[in-house]
Amino acid sequence: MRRFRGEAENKVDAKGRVSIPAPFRRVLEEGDPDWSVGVSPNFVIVYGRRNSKCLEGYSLRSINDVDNLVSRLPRYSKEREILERLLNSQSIYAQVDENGRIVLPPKLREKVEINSKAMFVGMGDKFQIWEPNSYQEDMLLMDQKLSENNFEEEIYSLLDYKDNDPKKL
Amino acid sequence: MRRFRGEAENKVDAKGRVSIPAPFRRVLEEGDPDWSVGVSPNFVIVYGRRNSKCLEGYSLRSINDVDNLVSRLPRYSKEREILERLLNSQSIYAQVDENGRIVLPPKLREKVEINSKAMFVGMGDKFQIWEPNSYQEDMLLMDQKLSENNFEEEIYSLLDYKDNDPKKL
DNA sequence: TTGATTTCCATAAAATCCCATGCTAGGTTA
DNA sequence: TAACCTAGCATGGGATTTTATGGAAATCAA
Repeated sequence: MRRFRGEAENKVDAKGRVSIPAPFRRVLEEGDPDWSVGVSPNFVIVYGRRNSKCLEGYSLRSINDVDNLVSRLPRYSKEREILERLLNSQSIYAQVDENGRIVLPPKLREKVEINSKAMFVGMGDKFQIWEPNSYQEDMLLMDQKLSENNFEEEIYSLLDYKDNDPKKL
Repeated sequence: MRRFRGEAENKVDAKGRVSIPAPFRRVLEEGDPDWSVGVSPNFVIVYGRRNSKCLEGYSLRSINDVDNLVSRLPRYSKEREILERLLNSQSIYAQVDENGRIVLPPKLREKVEINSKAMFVGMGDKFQIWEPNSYQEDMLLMDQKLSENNFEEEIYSLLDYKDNDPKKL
């Protein structure tokens, strides 16, 4: 299955319309069970992330994976209800139109301070939508962290599994 | 499984098109589950490597291995999101055309300062794309390091595993 | 009815496809 | 063995399609 890869900065017009990068559309199409050629795929935008100023787009298939994880928590448990708030309450269905665009509702735009431009960032099974400057800041922060000590090596070393067992975080 | 071996310097034209060395194409074909004779293989170019002025090409199979390792880290963990940034956000799908070429988008060319020539360098399960002069510099640096003390011997000695146990780095 | 939203059409730039050429290495044939 | 053939390769140029984006018309909602 194809993954969300790459970055793209697109314009947001006065009506809140913005193009979804074409490669992302291909992934959304693959990830929508009801999609077929000539139809526009549906997907989900989550705006509940707290510690980062971005929206997150999920194909129907991947949001389903996440929802299934939540469903495994005990019904009515505090934890489950919080997760449902963050992932379900704070999210909307979106539909790509025939020009490859979506409309970002004002509420979502305000949430992440998007005005006239939006940066789309592929993250594998989801993608993020940032105000371009916020994204740049966030990248700088990450760069700094990575240069400190041996953080970069440490990060990559997380991929060195021994005995097929992931390192504990 | 065939590996990326050897070096080749090819021209980059005004449109950013450049031929993938034929032996590399064979490896990419083997590494694309959907490939068959007459079809052009897909693969992935990662441009997120910090501290090195090169792009990295992975067959679908090898990038998939990497992605699977990342997917085993906890969803939404800081570590996973950093790795997704480095490996997914900073990468693109590329498709070899029927003449054996790909298009290097301007952003990637700028990143590694590639202008009219590109050097392809086999690295086993991936290959690198360099601006030829940068590559030469990098090689010189490596040569210097290797001639200091007994660095070359030391390096090769890392291959002496005892009891199937890699030496500690 | 008036503001907001959705649908439809238009366009320029960019990405992709298609065809053509010169070259080289291998193999084939006289 | 020498001349020839052929297939694959690296590269160039033009035609075509897709993308991103702007604006107008149509529909909806308060």
